[in-house]
Amino acid sequence: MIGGEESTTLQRPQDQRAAVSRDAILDAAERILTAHGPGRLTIDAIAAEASFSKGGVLHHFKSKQDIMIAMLDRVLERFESRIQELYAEGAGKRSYLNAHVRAKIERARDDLDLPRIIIGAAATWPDLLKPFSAMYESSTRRVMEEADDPALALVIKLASDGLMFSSVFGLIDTAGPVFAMAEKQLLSAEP
Amino acid sequence: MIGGEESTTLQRPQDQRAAVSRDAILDAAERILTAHGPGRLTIDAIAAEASFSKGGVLHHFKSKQDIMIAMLDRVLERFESRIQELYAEGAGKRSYLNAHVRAKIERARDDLDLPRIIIGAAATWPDLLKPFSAMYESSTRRVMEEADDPALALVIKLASDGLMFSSVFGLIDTAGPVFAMAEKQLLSAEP
DNA sequence: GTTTACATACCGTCCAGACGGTTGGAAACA
DNA sequence: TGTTTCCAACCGTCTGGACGGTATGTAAAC
Repeated sequence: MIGGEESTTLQRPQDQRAAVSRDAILDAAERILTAHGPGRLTIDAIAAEASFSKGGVLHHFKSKQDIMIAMLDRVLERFESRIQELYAEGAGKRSYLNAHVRAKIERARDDLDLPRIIIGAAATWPDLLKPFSAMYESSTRRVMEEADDPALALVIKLASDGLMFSSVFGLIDTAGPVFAMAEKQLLSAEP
Repeated sequence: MIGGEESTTLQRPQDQRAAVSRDAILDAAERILTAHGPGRLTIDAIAAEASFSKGGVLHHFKSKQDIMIAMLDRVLERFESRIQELYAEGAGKRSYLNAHVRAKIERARDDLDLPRIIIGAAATWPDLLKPFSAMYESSTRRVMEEADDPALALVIKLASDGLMFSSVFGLIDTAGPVFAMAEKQLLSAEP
């Protein structure tokens, strides 16, 4: 996690209500970010999108940067749990690398939220990504450790990153043949 | 090229002077962008960095978007000519893919200008990247056409993209062993 | 004398964050 | 159970500063 305090088994009803509000605000921020980019992600816009007042938003998050941190946190958690889901789904037959690549391709084609938020964060406060790199490194390590051919596994993982970023930047057509070929190749590889 | 008018063999001395000034301004903008990110790339900052007044900057570029376009133009040109250089250097023995990957690794390790400017543009005006995708597509096509194994060539190219972007976002240590392994693997591949 | 390459001054807008409210409901108490 | 207390969860406004862009001036070059 990036933000410090949080989630010590919330029981009180007001805590639950606050959690719902926080989530609604983050949802709104995510919608704005993916639809219009970081340039139009303002507190006012988030408040309007979430049907809150600006004061309400700033009650739950003490600054805009705080919102970004929470977004990063949430999106990372979602991504990792999706990998776990796909990994479990494979029932021992699917490698962690494969689950990872699969999740990343999903992101590239359907859910650009993760990379978009990463880019938004990087564009505004590059430092926000520093803690993120730990997760990147550990997943890279795991992918390489589990493979018979670590170097090839690394290449596959890097290629999935490339595919994802190319998608976010609109450099590759996610519905085209090149994307399909890349997908097939990356998913069939078992190094 | 992205920006329309330009470079019809400049002869007049004032044109030359203007070209020098334009370059100085773009240099300054690049420095700010790579050092502090798009969030702090303002016309005032560019002017200060280039030792110009704001009016002076806006005399050469009619808007901030104009500056971004010119930056993209210049950086792309640099990147492509570097590929050509490496390709020629290989003297028929080196594939276009290899030259491409080599140039991209250089960018990832030493010159983060290209990807940083791409990200800056994407963060501010995503549309700026649309023309850029044409170049991406054509290089991808060429890489695949020249290879015996197009799918593998595609993976290699994507991996070089992944390596580059991971570097910009600070996700991977460009001086570490993982980067070195990726580099070795990508450069030795001849699909 | 006209164009070019700047500088200076200024305007309007946008936006982050501060601040002073108000209200509903949980909890402590009777 | 009813009453009181009190605080979290909001709302609406304001401000100071940053920022993009314009308008005007000026000196030199041509």
